[in-house]
Amino acid sequence: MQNTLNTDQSRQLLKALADPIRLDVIHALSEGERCVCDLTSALNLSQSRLSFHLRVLRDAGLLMDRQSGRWIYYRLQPEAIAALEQWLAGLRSRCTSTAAPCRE
Amino acid sequence: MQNTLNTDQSRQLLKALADPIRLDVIHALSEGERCVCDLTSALNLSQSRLSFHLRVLRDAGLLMDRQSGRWIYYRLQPEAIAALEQWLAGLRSRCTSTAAPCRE
DNA sequence: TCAATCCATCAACATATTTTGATCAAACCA
DNA sequence: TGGTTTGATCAAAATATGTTGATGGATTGA
Repeated sequence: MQNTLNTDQSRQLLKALADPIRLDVIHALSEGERCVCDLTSALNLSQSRLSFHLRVLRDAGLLMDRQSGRWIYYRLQPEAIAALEQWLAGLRSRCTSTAAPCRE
Repeated sequence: MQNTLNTDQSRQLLKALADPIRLDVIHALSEGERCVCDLTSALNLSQSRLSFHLRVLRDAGLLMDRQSGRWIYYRLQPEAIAALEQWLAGLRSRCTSTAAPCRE
């Protein structure tokens, strides 16, 4: 995930983060990487349901995965969050100008 | 919009921002407040369609409105974006800890 | 008062996203 | 080899979100 996001990447990140289950996944990974079966029981989700959300998060750039034997380990990419913060800061900086009434 | 968002408020903001039309609205308001009819023609949207998105943005705390005669003027609340940035920074700070393999 | 303008809201429809249960491939072990 | 485990993917169903066109209240000016 590079440092300057385009609008599509940002929207994808925003959408990925705007979901309670996916935030749960992020919290569950905050201590470090975990395999899918571990997350399944930790979050009490069906396998395919979790798999769906993991994909959304990975596609957005928030997670990385790695295979080891039969297991797939997912871990966070906090840089993606940092990049989104920067994008928001840019959006905000362009939005702070003085308000001028349009016409009355 | 207070400075520390709870999870629901943050999700609402994320969802509100994850839409191209709503980002267009934000950009259209970046120079200052505008009335709905002005936005309608500037963004080339039907009145009810724009009204729907304005509501989503307002409910999330990103916009304020004010009435003046027949017109309703909308303006940005950049503090809402700032608050979201802070919330993301908090999320990220809790997520940067060292990864520990779960088991192999 | 009457007609016109502005804009929110509503119901019906359209589209997008999520969930479920099933299937499949890969890796592993007996 | 054959059976088991892990996890991705798929189609169908369920749910959520967005769009459209119509209606109605508020404000204004004639």
